[in-house]
Amino acid sequence: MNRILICDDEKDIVRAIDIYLKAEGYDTVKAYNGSEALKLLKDDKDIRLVIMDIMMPEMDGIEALSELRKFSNVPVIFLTAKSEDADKILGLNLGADDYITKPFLPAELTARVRSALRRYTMLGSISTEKTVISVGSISLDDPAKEVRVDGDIVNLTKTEYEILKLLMQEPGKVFAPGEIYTKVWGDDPYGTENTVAVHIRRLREKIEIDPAKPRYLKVVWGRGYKIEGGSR
Amino acid sequence: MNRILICDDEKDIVRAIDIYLKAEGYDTVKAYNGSEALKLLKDDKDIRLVIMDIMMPEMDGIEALSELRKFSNVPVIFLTAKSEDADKILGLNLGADDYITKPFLPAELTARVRSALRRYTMLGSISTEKTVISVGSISLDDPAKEVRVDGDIVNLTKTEYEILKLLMQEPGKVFAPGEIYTKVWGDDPYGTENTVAVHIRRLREKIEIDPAKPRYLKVVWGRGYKIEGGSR
DNA sequence: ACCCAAATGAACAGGATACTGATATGTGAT
DNA sequence: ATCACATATCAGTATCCTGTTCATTTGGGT
Repeated sequence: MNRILICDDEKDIVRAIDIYLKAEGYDTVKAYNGSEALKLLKDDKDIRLVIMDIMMPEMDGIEALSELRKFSNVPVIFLTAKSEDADKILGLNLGADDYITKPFLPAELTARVRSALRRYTMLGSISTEKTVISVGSISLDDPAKEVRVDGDIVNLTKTEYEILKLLMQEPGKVFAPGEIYTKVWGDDPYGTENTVAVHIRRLREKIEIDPAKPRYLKVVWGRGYKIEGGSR
Repeated sequence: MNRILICDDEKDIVRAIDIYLKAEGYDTVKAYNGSEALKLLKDDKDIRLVIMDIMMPEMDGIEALSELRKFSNVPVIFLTAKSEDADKILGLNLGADDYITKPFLPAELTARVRSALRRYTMLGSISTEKTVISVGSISLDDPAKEVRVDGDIVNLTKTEYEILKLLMQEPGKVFAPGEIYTKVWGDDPYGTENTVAVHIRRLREKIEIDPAKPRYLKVVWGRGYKIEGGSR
């Protein structure tokens, strides 16, 4: 989920922005001056964007930004009154990512928010999705398509990999063979019950020490298969 | 050096921007319509920023941007006439990074340019400071366009170089042949699967000791290729 | 303990994918 | 114009993956 921090001393503006963003499906956090915003940002590392007024009591936007940049690269969009050109440029050089002049159109706000979030996640320093899933001593690195068991690389085929990934995304959950088929093959399962079973067996040969007594890839009779951390 | 592409059909504007940017120490490249700009961007991967008008003959800014995004994440700043609000927002959603309304102040232009470049280099894996990427005993010096394996210079062609650079920017990550094609050629992959494979082979002949048993440039069956340091 | 359904194990043939060598086309330099 | 080099295309081969079949074992309900 994309969480956005809104910071302005005028509560009406905060509330308005809050409504626009919530309508677009974003999660929001509110602050009413710079130091409050900083405190929230230090605590909550899941905030992916900051929208902040420049003129605020206690600690203004410029100062807050220069403090913020000491510990985070989170994108910041400044709100400015119409004619503060000097502030605009100053803010941009300090490391703000964008600014919006008040008053603004809702559509412009959401467009800039989308754009800023897109940049942040696309350039990929902090990606939204977890790239490595691990259960017990199995780890799955998705971009590298690499699976390790007890630190050793195991070579899985594409299908085996997809099945393992599916199970590992929700450890403990039982997947019926038909469900696995639909998710992995993207097709209706019809007379293919055994297909999944065969791949499960091959998977076990590769990731289990004793395939007959699986540590991880367990069967639930009449229901399906699941992945489970060996310790529980 | 930061190279910037300026693209507008009004030659006076291009010249004006050119002067501003040269005065700030930037390197510039000029184009007068979208397709010209695209051609330049495909050939010259060192362009770090694009400043482009929305309204242009031949191929307009919006179309050029959507083509561009298929093979590059280079930041784009749009130029717009004063009241084209609809275009503004459309452009931002497509992946533009900023826009400037005409007429604009020189100071505002340079501020936005600095800001866009800062974002691109700070957040990206493609940073200006990290000019040399190395994986295992392969090193790639981008400004010098020089590749060394175990200290010896190897002569790569442009295509080979671009492929290697793409893979080395994210070591371990698997790139599908089609993905490599779009990123390097800047075109849609259609019946070109073998093309990539052949270049991979050429690359291996040059950087691997035994191309049949590659140390670095590995294949992941049914997935694509990746570069990996032999030791990890 | 019995039976049936579900799960496992092994082997095989067809299919898909990647690699290789040869050839044709394009491009820039001399 | 010619040459050298880079690039694209093609066909053949090797390799690996996949889904099937069939026999066997395991588990649970009665």
